[in-house]
Amino acid sequence: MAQDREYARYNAREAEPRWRKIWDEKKLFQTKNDDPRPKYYVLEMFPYPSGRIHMGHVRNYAMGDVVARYKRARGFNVLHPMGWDAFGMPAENAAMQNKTHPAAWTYANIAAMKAQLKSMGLSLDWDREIATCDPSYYKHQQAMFLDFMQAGLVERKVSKVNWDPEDQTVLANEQVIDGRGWRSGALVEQKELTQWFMKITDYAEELNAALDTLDRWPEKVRLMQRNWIGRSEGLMIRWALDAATAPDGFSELEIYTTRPDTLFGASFMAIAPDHPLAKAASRDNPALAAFCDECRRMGTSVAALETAEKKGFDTGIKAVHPFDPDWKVPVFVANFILMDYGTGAIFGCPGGDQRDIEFARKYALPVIPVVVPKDEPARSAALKGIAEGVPYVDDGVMVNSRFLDGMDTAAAFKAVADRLASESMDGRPVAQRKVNFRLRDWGISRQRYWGCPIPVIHCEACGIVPVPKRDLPVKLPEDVTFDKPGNPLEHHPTWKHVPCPCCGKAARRETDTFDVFADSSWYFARFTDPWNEEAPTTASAMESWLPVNQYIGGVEHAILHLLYSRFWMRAMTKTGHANLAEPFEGLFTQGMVVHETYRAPNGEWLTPAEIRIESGANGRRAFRISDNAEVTIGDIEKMSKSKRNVVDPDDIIDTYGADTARWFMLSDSPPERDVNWTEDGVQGAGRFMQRAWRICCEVADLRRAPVVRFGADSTAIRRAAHKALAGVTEDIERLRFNRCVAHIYELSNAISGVLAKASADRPISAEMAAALREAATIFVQLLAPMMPHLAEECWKVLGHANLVGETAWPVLDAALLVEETIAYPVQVNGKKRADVVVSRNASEAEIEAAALAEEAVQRALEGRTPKKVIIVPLRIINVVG
RNA sequence: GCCCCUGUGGCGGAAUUGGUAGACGCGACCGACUCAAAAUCGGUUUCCGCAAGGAGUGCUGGUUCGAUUCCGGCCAGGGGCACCA
Repeated sequence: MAQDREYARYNAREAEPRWRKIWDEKKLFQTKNDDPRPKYYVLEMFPYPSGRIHMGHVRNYAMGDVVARYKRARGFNVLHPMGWDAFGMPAENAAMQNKTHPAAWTYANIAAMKAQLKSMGLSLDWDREIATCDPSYYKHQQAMFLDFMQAGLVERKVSKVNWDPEDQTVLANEQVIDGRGWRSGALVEQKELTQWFMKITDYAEELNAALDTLDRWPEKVRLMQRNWIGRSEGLMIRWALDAATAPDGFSELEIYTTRPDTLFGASFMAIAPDHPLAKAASRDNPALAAFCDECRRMGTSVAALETAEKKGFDTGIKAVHPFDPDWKVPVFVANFILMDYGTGAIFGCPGGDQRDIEFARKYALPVIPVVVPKDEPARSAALKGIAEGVPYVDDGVMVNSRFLDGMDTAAAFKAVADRLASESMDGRPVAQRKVNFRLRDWGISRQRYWGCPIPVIHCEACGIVPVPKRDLPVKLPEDVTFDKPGNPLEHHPTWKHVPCPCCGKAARRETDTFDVFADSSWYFARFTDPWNEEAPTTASAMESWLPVNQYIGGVEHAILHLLYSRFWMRAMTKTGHANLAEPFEGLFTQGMVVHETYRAPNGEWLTPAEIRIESGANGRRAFRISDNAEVTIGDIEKMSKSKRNVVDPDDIIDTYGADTARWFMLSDSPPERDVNWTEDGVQGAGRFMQRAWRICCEVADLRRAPVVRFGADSTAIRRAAHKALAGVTEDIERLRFNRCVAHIYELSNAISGVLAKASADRPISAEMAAALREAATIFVQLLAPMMPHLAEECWKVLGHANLVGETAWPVLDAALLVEETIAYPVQVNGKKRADVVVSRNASEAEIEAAALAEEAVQRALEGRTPKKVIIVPLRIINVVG
């Protein structure tokens, strides 16, 4: 600055560990459950311990940490814990490849990642750390499972699974690629297996309805869950079967429809190949049996399903129209009907459904328009479309529908529902209203080793026997081998052999383990009291901490993890482990970290560390450092190992410091969008760090003197500080970190502008020094949630004895934000022509006069008299003329 | 195919929710300091135009004194679902 003093550069590498040590020693981030202050629970989705953190973690945890530190400064008792989603397949794969034990691999990874997270300077309460693979955690999961069983929330049933015959294992849908196992490459089979299920469908209605209450969730996530749950309102309708054509024992066919209004457009019935009626009809119809078999086989390949054409087979059976005993409709078996939705049977109305019209045209069935738009020309267009194979699927008005003609869709729905409900067949109503869901029960069985054992025992005499709670946890055996395909628990020589807890006879343990989504469905609850050895949760801790006030993570968990957690919370409540339905009050889904890709002349991908960028007026070019070969700069994509466009957080923290990495992550893009990691951007963040440090050093050197009154210039600086304070406060609350950064930059520009103008012959006045000191103090406090280490260093240099991390958020002087004069833009007919400055309390007449007095305004009016003048207070003046 | 979101300078983005479009940052260019470079500091930077001025928020129409913002149609990019009756 003016005084020509040189300030030492801020050395993040030296300072950061020093401040972390002080935070640790002062136990700044340890949270007590009996703290009387209001609580705030901020949580980021815990990581899978893959071994290294990646930039996505840095972004996610930086955001959570800003919230945690800010809320602490606002006087909240903040819970900000961290743990490990530690079960799962990668550990088993590593075991197979490297001959390491999954547990050893996992715990080594946890140690490495914990050290990395610590180097970020996150304000986490590590005393509450949990790992889901630890028996001290999964023991409670097993106990809850037993309670869920007793409460009727668990079921065993046969279901179809993707079976890899070579690896002898069940595959998740996403592990099946083009009909083959992702590891073995073997053709995947559909196999029926008895599996454990959580009855999430018991809560389908509630999980759907409660989405309306989650007003601090992204609309997108709520919509995705709503679609996933797939609630629909319809009618179950029983159709009598023509006795002459129906197999023995079948007198009716019950179908589900959401469009009972289209009943008079019915031209066929379609049933699933697995429908009991189809099976019965197949018995003496080999061709039909063959068709059903073919459909089942088709189902094995996901890819085939997507492109499969609609196929059917006429069973010869006729169904009788519910409103007309003389109207008979053929019953087809069709490959696009799913047995496990509704009743596995439908009536087809080709005029109003894409699939039905394709089917009807293929099998030359009648196509009768029954719903059409009310008015022309849309009506004619719809009729023409139907004739040409394009159904009209929207609401409209009824035609060709006897007593429904002229009604709208909703009225027709109601008329059909009411009439059929009042008619009876064999003593029961012909139809009843029914709400259906797309959501299926949650299959939790996995035939794997590295997961939480499902705590039950199979006894030939007693059946399925829960493991007594005193025998929990059911621990995984340590001596396992991975040299054979299949489930190591199944192969283990002794583990599964146990006496039956009921009768004492030889019995066998369940060898399935939990889906890892179960582990992450309640970890946030465990954090509230991870020390309780007797029970999963402690009522008082649950009561005071939950729900999580702000949950932050990736959108990829929008459906499964978040839906399962919502279900699990309800199940915990039903079994007395909790007392609330919704675990996450606020949810934020952050965007990904993306990076440019680079390709060597031979086509191989290069990492950012291997290349050098040259940029000038004629664009950017990249070269390989090793041999100066020119490198192709490719698209900006999600950081991934395969494209090698990854930047290692360790490297960044080593060169620039954690604060710089955090700052850049927060500064460049709105948090919900993807952020493009660039070397220039990080350097800019690093420059700002030095600039902030210099500002504080310079202000610290200014003389101190008591000041009573501030003049215009010093008030302007104070105003800038309080404006930034107001802006940052509002924007942190709304998680708009990129805007916080902009406010902080503006304040730093204001401060350094004053410092730069000063010189030996124009020294900074005492009053300005005081204003700058106030501004710098606020500046550091605003910085503290984002660049916590630097802020401590600056705080110290400004002369504070305590830590900024334990300092209350600055108090806003709202009076400073009110300016005495208002600069109004003046528009003429909507185009800006001039600016006028008027006193804050000028009357409308005065403002108008000032505006019309402007020469530019008169010129734009070209001699016309203004018709009216619109004055929006504090905003704008528009002269209409 | 259905549903949803997004579209603003060379780039990331901002705009108090209908009121000065381009805050703030990056990059680029010019200048200062330096023997020089780096670092730092100052300035310029939507486009056309010497200027006055004009155009401008994917395209197109509309509502309004006034539209990036609201409404209709289209185009482009991204995401979700996958025959759910």
